[in-house]
Amino acid sequence: MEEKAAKKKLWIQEQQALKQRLVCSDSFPWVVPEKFGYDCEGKGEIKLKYIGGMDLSFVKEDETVACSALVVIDAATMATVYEDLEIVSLDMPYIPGFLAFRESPALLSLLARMKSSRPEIFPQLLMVDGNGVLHPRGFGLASHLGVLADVPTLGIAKSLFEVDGLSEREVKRSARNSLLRAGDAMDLVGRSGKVWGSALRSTGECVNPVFVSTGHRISLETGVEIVRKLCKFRVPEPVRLADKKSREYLRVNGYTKS
DNA sequence: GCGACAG
DNA sequence: ATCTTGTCGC
Repeated sequence: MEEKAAKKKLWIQEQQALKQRLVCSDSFPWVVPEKFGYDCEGKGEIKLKYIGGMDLSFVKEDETVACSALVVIDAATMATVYEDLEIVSLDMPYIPGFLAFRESPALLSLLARMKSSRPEIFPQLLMVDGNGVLHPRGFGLASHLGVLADVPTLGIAKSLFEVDGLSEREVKRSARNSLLRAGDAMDLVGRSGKVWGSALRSTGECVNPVFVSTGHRISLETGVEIVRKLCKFRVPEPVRLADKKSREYLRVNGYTKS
C-alpha cells in the first residue's frame, strides 16, 4: 500500500492549495434576523432565510453506493422548501482527515443541480455533516465544499475530531458541567490556544453536545448563533432532515437499511 | 512505537 | 457510516 501514502500526500497538497481561499469571517450579503420569523419577509436588507443541510447515507453491502441529500428549509417557518436526493457511486474510500475527497463530488453535484433549477431559493448558508476547520489541517469537508462552491458553510459533527490536544472524553466532561441549558456553548480550545470550534448543547435533553465549526465565509460566533436556533433535536434541522431523507430513500428503494 | 482517527 | 433491543421518559 505504497499507493495510499502517495495519494494522501497529493490530497494534503490539494487541501493546502484550496485553504488559501478559505475565509473564516462573516462574508455574506445578508443579515441574521434577531429572531427567525416574519421579519425575514421584510423589505430592504437581505435577511437569512434559506438554509441548507447536506448528508450522505450508505448501504452496508456496498461501500461505493450512497444516497446524497440536499434539504433546504425556510428558517422562518422551519418548513422544507426544497429537497433533492441522488443515488451516487463513490470512487474514493473513507480516510480520516480526507472525507471531502470521498463525499464532496456527490454534494457538489446536488448544489449545481439546484443552482440551475431553483436559483431563487438557493441556500444562503449550508450546514454540512462533518467538520469545517476543526480538522488536522484546518480544512475539513465543510470548508472544502464551501470553497469549491463559494457558499457560506458550517461543519456540524456528532463526534469530536481529536486535534491539538482536544479529547472527546475531556470535552464531554467539561461540557457536562458547563453546558447546563439548551443553547449553551463552549469554545473548543486546543493546547496551542487556538479555538477550533464550539461544543453546543442543542436541547435541554441532550447531554452530548454537537460540534460546530466554521466551514467557509462565516464566523464561529455567527454560526453557533444560527445553529442554536435551528435545533429541535441534537442535530440542527437542515442536517437532521438530510440524514433522515437519504436514509429513508435507501430503505424505500429496497437497498437495505433500517 | 503508541494512540487517535469527521463520515 | 452501519450493525441492533430494549428501555427510560414525557
